[in-house]
Amino acid sequence: MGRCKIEVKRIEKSSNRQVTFLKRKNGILKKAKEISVLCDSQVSIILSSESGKIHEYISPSTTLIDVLDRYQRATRKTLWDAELESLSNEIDTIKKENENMELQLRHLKGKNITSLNFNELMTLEDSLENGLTGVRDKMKQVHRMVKRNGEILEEQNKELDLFLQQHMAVEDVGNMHA
Amino acid sequence: MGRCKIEVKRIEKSSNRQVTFLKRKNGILKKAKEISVLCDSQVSIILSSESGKIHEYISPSTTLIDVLDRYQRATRKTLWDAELESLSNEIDTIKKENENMELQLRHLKGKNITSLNFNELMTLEDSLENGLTGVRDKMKQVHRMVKRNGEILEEQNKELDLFLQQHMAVEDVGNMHA
DNA sequence: AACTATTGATAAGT
DNA sequence: TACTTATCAATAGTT
Repeated sequence: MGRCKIEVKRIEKSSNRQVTFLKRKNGILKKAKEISVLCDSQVSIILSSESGKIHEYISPSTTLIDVLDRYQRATRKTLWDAELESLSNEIDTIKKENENMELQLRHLKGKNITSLNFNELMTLEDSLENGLTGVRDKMKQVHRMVKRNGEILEEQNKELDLFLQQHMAVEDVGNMHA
Repeated sequence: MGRCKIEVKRIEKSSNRQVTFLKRKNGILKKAKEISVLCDSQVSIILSSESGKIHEYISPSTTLIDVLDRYQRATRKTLWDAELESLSNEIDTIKKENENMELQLRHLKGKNITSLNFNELMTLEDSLENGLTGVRDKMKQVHRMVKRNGEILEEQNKELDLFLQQHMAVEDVGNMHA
């Protein structure tokens, strides 16, 4: 169907491939709608184009999950076992990370250190000392900043006082002249 | 396409409906194969006929699970049951815990503390001091134990020496009598 | 299940 | 990119 017959193999020219995908995708989705209406059948079509975009048709009388459930029962294949397992593995991995970090935290808080050997204790001590240094530096910094802000504020207050005194003095003078 | 145009609505006559289903099903599956080859796209089609029989096409470069994965990601719909969703939620929760702990760890190592206020810094300092105290106590303890073990060892060595001296003395006596 | 008149889809051109 | 059209493909009704 078309100006000439084409061989069924990958269309090399990217632009042509895209155009053909759009046309045929529409064609298939239309056919899917038609068969579902004409023959009262459940249809699920999922197409993904090269760009990764998803195009789908699910017949209105059903849902994708229903279709897949039927599929699983009919084919005796399990679809989401693999999925479940991969998630489960992910959880295991993260939980291990979690436990690791939790232990590190406990160590840094001086707990659960009974099993550590002397070298490990020394490493821990180093880390704590470094942390303490960092925190205390930061505290000094903050303190200096607060103090400086206070000084600036005080300075500003003094200037304001001075200004007010002068201003009020002028006003008094003004008032006196009035 | 056919001897006459037909309206797109359920075919009443069951036999006709079945025949049409077969014909059109084949047509759609063929089209699906063609588009997957011509356009390098992933296709999944599942049809179920009235009788409940399942007909499917999955493009060879992929699996149904892959297609559904992509579908889920693209549409942000979850297909799988509550079980999967709960796992997914669990992952989210743990990941949050993870992030929390990671931040705590960084704080305890004196990093990422720019955003902390003075009170938070004080709390952190406390925690670090406590940790350091705990670790140093433990180190002293270990040190004492090692020292004590050394003393015990020395004691044992002395006893061993004594024993050997006596034993060898006895042996010498024995040898002399032989 | 096979045939074929007819409608439908679409490849290339614009 | 969207429209047109010559041509190929699918299929409805018939046998």
